[in-house]
Amino acid sequence: MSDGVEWVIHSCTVLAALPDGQALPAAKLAEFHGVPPAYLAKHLQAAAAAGIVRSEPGPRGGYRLARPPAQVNLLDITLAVDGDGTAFRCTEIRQKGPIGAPASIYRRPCSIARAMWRAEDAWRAELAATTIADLLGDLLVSVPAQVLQAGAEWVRAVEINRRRAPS
Amino acid sequence: MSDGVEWVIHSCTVLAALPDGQALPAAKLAEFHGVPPAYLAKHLQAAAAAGIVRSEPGPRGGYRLARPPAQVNLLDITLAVDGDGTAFRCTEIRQKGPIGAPASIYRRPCSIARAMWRAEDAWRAELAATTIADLLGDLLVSVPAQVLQAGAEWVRAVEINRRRAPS
DNA sequence: GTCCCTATACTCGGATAGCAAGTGTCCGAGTATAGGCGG
DNA sequence: CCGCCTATACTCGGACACTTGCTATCCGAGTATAGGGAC
Repeated sequence: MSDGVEWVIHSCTVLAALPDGQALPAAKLAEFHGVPPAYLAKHLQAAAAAGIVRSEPGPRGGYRLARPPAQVNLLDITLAVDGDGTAFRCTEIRQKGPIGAPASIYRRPCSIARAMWRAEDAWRAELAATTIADLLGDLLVSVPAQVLQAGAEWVRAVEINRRRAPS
Repeated sequence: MSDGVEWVIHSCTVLAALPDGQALPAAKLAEFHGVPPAYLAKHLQAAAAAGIVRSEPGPRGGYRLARPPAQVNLLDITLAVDGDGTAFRCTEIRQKGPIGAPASIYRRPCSIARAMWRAEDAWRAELAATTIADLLGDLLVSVPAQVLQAGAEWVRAVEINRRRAPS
């Protein structure tokens, strides 16, 4: 699994905690998390293409959540960043080899593929059960108040600098 | 996920269907499935190291299941072939950046990692619920009798050739 | 004083190199067998 | 005829290239703003 998944989830959590109407550029999100700016931007583009975040160009622009935090779950983000293909790919080797039978013989996917996909469905269901709102709620009670306040202050400072004249 | 996972699962199913006491070389398993022999051998080695299959050298040697089919599940095979590491790797980015707090502040893994790992646990549980014996049972009712018989005949022919004098 | 225009700086978006892990392959070490030889 | 020995061929096991996809980066297109000038 790509590291970008973790970064985008963290970024979405930060975006959900922003004051209403505020956007945050990819560069600032990268600075906040201590990750490569250009690479995080690439993954945020994927999230934007999937309709998870909304991007706005120009000064005062940046990224913001496209939907309420309770409407964005971890499955959406994971599929957007890592691709929506299944991890297990059935290559239909039952059709190959000396006694391989043509596809017309079989009415259903082979038992192996069905079992693997069933496991992936369980994984997806568990991911879909957790939303950004849930994560934000957990953070508010598990992270020390001092750290939360420092984060809020940092966001405030970013916004103030953005409002300042470019001179 | 590596293609080798699919190959080894198929191979284990074939090994489970073998007459009692018979072993099958990696080259024959590869021929049966129409996959690269040397590469399948590499993955079978991993399965052998994990105690899923047992290898025997020399003529009349080959691979056989190390345990009864009901005692081998898909999770065992997947972890053996693809590695037992988690797909999601938490890089602890909450400790990085301008307001990153040291690890001593936090008493538990971050909510994001916990959610991702919970999903992986669900995936593992579902995989562990399916055994090679289950797959074999499914095959016996879903695969046409003619194909099953052709497969059994092919295995018989391999064994006969192995008993023949090397001349 | 008010409105408009222009220059600016900042933002995202896609196109471009670098690298690591998976993919695929090969040859050498070890062993049970088959045949030949001696008793 | 029986038992032992040797040569053989077959097996796995680990070490060696190659390719695809992920990692990381940069520069160009587009836009809201800020300031200056004209009315």
